[in-house]
Amino acid sequence: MDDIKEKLDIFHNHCKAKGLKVTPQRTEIYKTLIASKEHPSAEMVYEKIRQTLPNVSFDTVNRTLNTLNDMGAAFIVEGCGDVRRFDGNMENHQHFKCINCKKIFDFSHKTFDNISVPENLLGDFKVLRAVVYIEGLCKSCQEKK
Amino acid sequence: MDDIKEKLDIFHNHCKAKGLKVTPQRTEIYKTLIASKEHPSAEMVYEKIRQTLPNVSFDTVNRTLNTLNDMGAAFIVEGCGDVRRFDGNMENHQHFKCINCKKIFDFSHKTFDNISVPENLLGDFKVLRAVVYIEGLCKSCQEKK
DNA sequence: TTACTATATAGGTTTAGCTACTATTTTGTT
DNA sequence: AACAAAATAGTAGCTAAACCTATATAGTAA
Ligand SMILES: [Mn+2]
Ligand SMILES: [Mn+2]
Ligand SMILES: [Zn+2]
Ligand SMILES: [Zn+2]
Repeated sequence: MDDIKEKLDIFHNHCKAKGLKVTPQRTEIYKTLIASKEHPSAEMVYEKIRQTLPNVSFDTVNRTLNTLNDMGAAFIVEGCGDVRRFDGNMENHQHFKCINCKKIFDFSHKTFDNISVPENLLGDFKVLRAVVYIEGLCKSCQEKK
Repeated sequence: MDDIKEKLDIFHNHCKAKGLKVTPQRTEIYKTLIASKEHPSAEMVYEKIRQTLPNVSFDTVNRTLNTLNDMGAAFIVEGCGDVRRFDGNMENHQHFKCINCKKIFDFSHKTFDNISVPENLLGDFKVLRAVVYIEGLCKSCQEKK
């Protein structure tokens, strides 16, 4: 998998371009995030990363994840009322969120990728993000009821 | 405005149908919510309602707003990373959320009202809510920069 | 290499937003 | 009027996330 090496290279350049230092913690947190398919919370990343960096602090993990969001190397998954979840996959895709077990599933529906913002909004508002997402119950949570 | 009276009648029947008691607090909280256009937080409703019910507790306001969401008389506004906001307008509409001042603006774009859920999802997932929303900067927040 | 400065980190503390608990009160129904 | 179920007030508790500060590190320039 040279894919990861390439992504790390891009990430490091991205950091430098923004004047952010390339630290082992920052690199490891980014690597952990993009390796995960479960849209982890800060806590989940923290638990994972302690295996390789036992002395890392929770604050560093949390702060760094927010930094990744700010610099555009990751984003905070939309949704409401729960622990903040992060996604390192910047390709166009959508999410299905189970309101019971909180699992987040990726799916891709091209017509949702570039939804057109109403013309009358464009005058007054600067659009930064247009989101489509779906909430409901996943298969195993349906069966439990 | 008999509109409000009618909405309260419907709300009271809705409560009874769900086995929920009609209390002055519950009625007042609902009335406050539907009168507001600002998608208030529990705190905002609490501050407003103390003017008419000085002894109401914050917990009652918060619990009741969640009850309204559960019974389908209101809903929690989608979005992430902020205080929970409530909306008593159950008609189909969408939201623009300013990430700076946190104001939430209603808009209505018919093609967003009933977005079609991908067929391949319908097999495994039970869809409860499909949401479109837009984030960005409102007019006054753009001007400040 | 070394020295320097800006930035990041670890560890701890604090805050915000909400939820849980319990004694008391109120509602809706006989 | 009496009763049982449910709601409320007031308080205490919880958790995610931000903040604080002394120390450590990365990047840069001599
Ligand atoms: Mn994703
Ligand atoms: Mn609305
Ligand atoms: Zn589930
Ligand atoms: Zn604004």
